[in-house]
Amino acid sequence: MLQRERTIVAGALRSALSQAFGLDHDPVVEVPPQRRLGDLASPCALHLARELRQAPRAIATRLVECLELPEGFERVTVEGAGYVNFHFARSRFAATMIDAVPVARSASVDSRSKVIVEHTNINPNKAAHIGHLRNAVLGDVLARALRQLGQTTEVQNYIDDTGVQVADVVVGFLDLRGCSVADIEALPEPFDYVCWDLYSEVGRWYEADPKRLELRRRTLHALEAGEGRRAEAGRLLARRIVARHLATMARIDIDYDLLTRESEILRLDFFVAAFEQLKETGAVRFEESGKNAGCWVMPLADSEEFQGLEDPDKVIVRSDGTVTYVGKDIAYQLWKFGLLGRDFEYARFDGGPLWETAPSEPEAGDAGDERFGEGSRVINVIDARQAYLQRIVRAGLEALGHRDEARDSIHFAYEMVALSARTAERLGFSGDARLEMSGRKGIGVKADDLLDQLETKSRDEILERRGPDGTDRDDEAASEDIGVLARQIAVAALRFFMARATTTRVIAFDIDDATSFEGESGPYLQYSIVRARNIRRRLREEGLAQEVHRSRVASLPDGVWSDDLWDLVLLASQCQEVVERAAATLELSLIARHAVDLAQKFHAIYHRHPILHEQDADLRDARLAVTQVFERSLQALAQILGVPLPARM
RNA sequence: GCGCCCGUAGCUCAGCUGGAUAGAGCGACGGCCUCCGGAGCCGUAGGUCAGGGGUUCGAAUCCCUUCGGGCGCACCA
Repeated sequence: MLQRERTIVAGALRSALSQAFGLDHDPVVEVPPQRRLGDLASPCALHLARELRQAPRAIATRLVECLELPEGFERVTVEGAGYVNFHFARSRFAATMIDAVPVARSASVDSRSKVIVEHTNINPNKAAHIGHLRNAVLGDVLARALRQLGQTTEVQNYIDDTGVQVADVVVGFLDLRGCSVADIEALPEPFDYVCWDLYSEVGRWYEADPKRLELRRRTLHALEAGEGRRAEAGRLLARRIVARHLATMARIDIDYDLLTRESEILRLDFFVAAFEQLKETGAVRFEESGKNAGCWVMPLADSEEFQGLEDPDKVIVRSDGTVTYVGKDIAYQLWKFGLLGRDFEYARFDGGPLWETAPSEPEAGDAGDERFGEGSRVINVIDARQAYLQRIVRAGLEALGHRDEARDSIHFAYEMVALSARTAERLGFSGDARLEMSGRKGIGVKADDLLDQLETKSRDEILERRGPDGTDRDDEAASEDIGVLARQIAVAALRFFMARATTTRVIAFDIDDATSFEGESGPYLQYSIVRARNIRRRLREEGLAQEVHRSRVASLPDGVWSDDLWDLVLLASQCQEVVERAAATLELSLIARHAVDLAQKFHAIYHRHPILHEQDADLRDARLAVTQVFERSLQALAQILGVPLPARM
């Protein structure tokens, strides 16, 4: 909403600048820190003071004289050091907010293009931990934001089912424990927890006798070839673990459009196609000698961003003929853009709505009209430690002459999640400093454990508020399923915790902090909405109108909008630009922060300005209007954040 | 050695393309439920924005530098 007004103000200022000083200047328009100062402001007089050799306030005053007050504004003032501040005609602007869609299709979105978001990508060999949750929440919130902005978006979850990590657990089952494939199949849930322990056990087993690493190598080959008992065990393992990961993510309302499997990339020779292209364009060369003798390498020395590397060449094909991860990833990235000239075959995963890449089977059903890949922009949500590899993938596209696609290959990098000293110590790990999680060492907090803990705590809090028998003040609330509500609160707490952190910062995961339901938290957002809804319910019960109409708001005297009420209206009008900026800069914490700002303002207003007991009809309707605007705005942001909003708490 | 990220209140962190008095949450202390639900609100205390230079009318923000901390720089993913 506010973007339009910003443009209008900028236009008015520009023509005033032209008229008063004969300048062609593009003025900055911002929101002043306090509402009494105004609603939109420009520091352009400060910027131009040097050029015009005049005092900023004098410039500002002159500007205001020449300024034609734009429609919808009540006055313009000069404030502070020389700011030109615009004040809305409040009732009029508030009325436009009543029916406004808080976050609508963005003008900058091309409806024909598709963005591919890849996230989660957990190695299918053990349970998901909280680090994976950060990845999945960021990816999911990004996808939701893009879709809210009208962008066609496809979410892919890459399954590395032929890598070392899977191989290690296969070795654990077959060699360390002497299991058969049938034994693995018969293991009870939680299968991913079993593998969690086994994986770290295998690590120690290798260390005890390094000759055992030969088993890993042999298993890796079997996985890549897709044949034999080891491959069969690997397929079963990956399939069971993926099912568990999907179940974990479903608990926090995260889903996908497509699972892409590395085994299919190998089976369909995607790399062979990519390799042909790389050789043709000279992007890779064969090393006859040196430390990389016998390998195909991609030279990076010419590229600006790879200066200063010890070894300016990246191995793509090893001397034994196998392909490195980067090689496979370049092929996969080409496919995402529709540049490979090959496609997967598709089937439903476990007969559900989710698609996976798979050998087509007669009964499995093919994708029909479903078309995957062929994105115009690809956003890979991968932690910051892999920045180097992501840059090489991009350089690969560049070397193949796909400049646009290289530019549109975006690495959404975020920092890792470590354990806080306090939490690490409580879990029995040595914790003198922040502790990095490690699947190999078995250090970490499992995602499902954290979710269980959050749900238990939610349930306790609900029961505490409702009394020991779980009944509320009335029958409707008593019949509510406390389990459902507890889950909603847990989801809100977790998702908000992950979404509010700036991506460039390492999260020091603290269990107390993460399970807090007070202050800046998901439940705090939920509670604010519950309060807004309660007001309207109470109005209904009292036989009063629970909504105020736009035309009524427009006719209110401007004096009813005290600065604190007005602040919330103005904040609500910024939802669209906040979400657009978040999506453009991949700084999704902006959305979470904005949601908290809104909720904080509303909670404060709630205590200061009663609605039900207000006798003055104008005041009551203004407050009701603010409540409506708040509700709509926070609902829109909560939808993007994936924070569910319960009817009661 | 080269590159990226971080250093703001006791703790965890915001601070938008340089701008108005550096803000939240947690913790501490003190208040507020005969009044729309206290998962809330109001107030108090707490800051050499790591240090030092520079650019500017103006720097937490931009540049240089020093010091701390984290992460990368594989024929592993």
